[in-house]
Amino acid sequence: MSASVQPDLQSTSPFRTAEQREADRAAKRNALLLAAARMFNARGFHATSLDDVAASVGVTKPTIYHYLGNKEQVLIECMTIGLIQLQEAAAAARAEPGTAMERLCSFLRRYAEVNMAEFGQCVIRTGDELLSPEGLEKLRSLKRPIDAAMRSFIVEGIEEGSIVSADPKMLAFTLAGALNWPGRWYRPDAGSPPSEIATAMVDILMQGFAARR
Amino acid sequence: MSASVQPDLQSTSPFRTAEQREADRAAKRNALLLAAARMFNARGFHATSLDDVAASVGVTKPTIYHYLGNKEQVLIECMTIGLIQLQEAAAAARAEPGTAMERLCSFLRRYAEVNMAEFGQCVIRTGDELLSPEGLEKLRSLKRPIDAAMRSFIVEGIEEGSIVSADPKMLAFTLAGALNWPGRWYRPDAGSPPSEIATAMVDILMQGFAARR
DNA sequence: AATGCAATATACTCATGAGTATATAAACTG
DNA sequence: CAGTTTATATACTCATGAGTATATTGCATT
Repeated sequence: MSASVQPDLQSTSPFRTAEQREADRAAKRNALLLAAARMFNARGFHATSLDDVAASVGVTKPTIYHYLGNKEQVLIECMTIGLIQLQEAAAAARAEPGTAMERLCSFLRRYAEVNMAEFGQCVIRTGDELLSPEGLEKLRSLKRPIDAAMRSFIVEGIEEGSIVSADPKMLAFTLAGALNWPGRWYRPDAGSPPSEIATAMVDILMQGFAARR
Repeated sequence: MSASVQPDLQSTSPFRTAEQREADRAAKRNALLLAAARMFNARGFHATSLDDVAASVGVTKPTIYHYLGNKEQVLIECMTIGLIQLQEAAAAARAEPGTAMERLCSFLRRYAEVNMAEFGQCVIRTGDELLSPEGLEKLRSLKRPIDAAMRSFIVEGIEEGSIVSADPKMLAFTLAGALNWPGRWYRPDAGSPPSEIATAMVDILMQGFAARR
């Protein structure tokens, strides 16, 4: 994209190009966000001080303000990353071949997995109460298309006959609720990996718990 | 229980018996807890000050300390009420006639309803992070029998053939997750009443979303 | 070399809110 | 009535933690 005549430096050179510095900066920013997400998940937003987040990365608080603005911004940024991952999951599922039902399942599995990852957990664990009206509105506008995607898979599936006919809104609430919840209890070390949990839960939701005769 | 020879006073008498005073005290305590639960749900635990809770009932902070101890105690007390309601739901369902599957459904519906009520919402919205180790342990011991009850309905149902054969733990997680989630978004005014939401969700979970052919 | 901007630290300010010491009034007990 | 307990208020203390003012270093651009 850039037409600047930067020679292809040996990667060991101590002189960095503008791109490298840019990347550097992004890497630091991301490291701060990841550290913050982990601590928010572990202790909760209010119980996490920016001093602690900074210290866990080996810097001090003003550095966070330099890269990210205020505390709410940090949280919003973390949640935004999680929500973008969910949007990507929806887009990927939409592009798949097969029935709407298959696309829905595929989306749901990925949805559950994202909710068990650091940034996804932030999304799940952050209640609306914690955000300013502006922040809330920003995040709502990121959540809306995800919910819309889920409902559109459902509506398509009902039309095509692969999904049971039910109120799409209530069905979406139920599925989302079930697959959000692991974001509340999942811990990276213990038990089955997220992909297994996701698969098992989606199977249950698909089949229902009533035995078929 | 008391053998004291209190005459049966006219209820309009300004002189209260020990029982009446006791009841009085309990009523005040409950009013404080309800006010606290509402504010915790509306703003989150950390964002709620005991000054505000007290003011919302027309008293001041020391009164709360008089009736309830410290802030964590207030929260734990609220959650305990919710958890006892869930335990009662389990006991009631266990006593019902019919198949294990029917008892499970009945339990689940009530479970969902409790989660949409004030004290139940407190249970759902309070993450483990917010509690001291001791508080956490106390609540865990109240939660355990509820989870155990759900699993026992499931296991019975599988044995009797009315419930689909699946990992009971994973099935319980999935059902609980789905029915916990309304505690996060339900607002008493808007939309359908809790009983309708509960019924609709349990139906969906029972049948699954895959159309039967 | 001079100037400016990027990155980071130290060392503050300031508000909030949990928890408490103490006073007081009413109600109950003997 | 005297003494004690209960219920409640006023008016503190004190820690924490968000956010900021300011200094420092060093690279970058001319």
